[in-house]
Amino acid sequence: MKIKVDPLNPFNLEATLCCGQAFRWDKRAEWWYGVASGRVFKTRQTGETLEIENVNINFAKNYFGLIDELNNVFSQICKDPYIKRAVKMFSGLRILRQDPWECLISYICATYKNIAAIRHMLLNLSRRFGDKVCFDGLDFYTFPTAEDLAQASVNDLLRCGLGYRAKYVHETARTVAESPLDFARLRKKGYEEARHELVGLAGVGLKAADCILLFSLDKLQSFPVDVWVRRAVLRHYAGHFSKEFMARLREKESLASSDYEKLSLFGRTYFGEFAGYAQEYLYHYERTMG
DNA sequence: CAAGTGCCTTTATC
DNA sequence: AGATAAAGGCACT
Repeated sequence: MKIKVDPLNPFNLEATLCCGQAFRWDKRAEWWYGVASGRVFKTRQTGETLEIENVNINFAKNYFGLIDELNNVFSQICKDPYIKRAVKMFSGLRILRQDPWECLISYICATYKNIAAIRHMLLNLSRRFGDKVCFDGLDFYTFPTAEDLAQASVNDLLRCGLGYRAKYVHETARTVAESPLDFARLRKKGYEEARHELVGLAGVGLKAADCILLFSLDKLQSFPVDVWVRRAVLRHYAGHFSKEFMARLREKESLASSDYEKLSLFGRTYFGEFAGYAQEYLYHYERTMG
């Protein structure tokens, strides 16, 4: 099935799948293969044509964020030459709408890890606790449900390479299996309230919560601050903060939660209702060009 | 090639 | 409150 992409509302499949928001996509020859919300499907882009196979078109449009009007997003977030450069470089990168449960576990696993390692952990979890699905002669695995992971022991999870995260995944899986989080309800709630409900799940701090809100719960104002975004702020947005604060940020290894809030709130107020898009462009630009 | 560094941080403990 | 340390192990240099 083919979807036409409007050049005035661009889409860049490669950047969208490579920017580190989702961890379960693989390129085999021409096609990207992925598993999302229990479906295995493939996709490729040539110019203004996006091809999808084995998936419903409305699901794909929503999943790839094609519902967002990027020209409107750009007009709102392009506040300075630096973000303009990042946007120009990766124009068409979109915020995916991932499955909230998978996103939750993914970002519990993502703490203090690099992207390659995160992919490795999530593949291990899916192989061991998900269901095998064959497609195009290749084997894929659905992401395990809360019930699946609640039944896994901490030792099982350790064998997937989760390290200290194993006990957080174990605990959060049990919590969610016991009284399922109503993600649809969280999606309808405001940013602050939804965030408050996520923080406090085992292994979910402010950063992980902001990622889950942005990548799976339609909170496009969420502005997650990781080491790369922190670097981008230090290099290009220092003028928006006091000298003392910037000096502290430079010398400290880790971010105190009050410091995190300061940076994240800056992003939300400075870039506005689509701050999450700004964050993702800055993040990707800093990682690949910095 | 070995060893060191860094990683989309959170939590426990002062 | 606010600072500090500890926590897998993989990938990259």
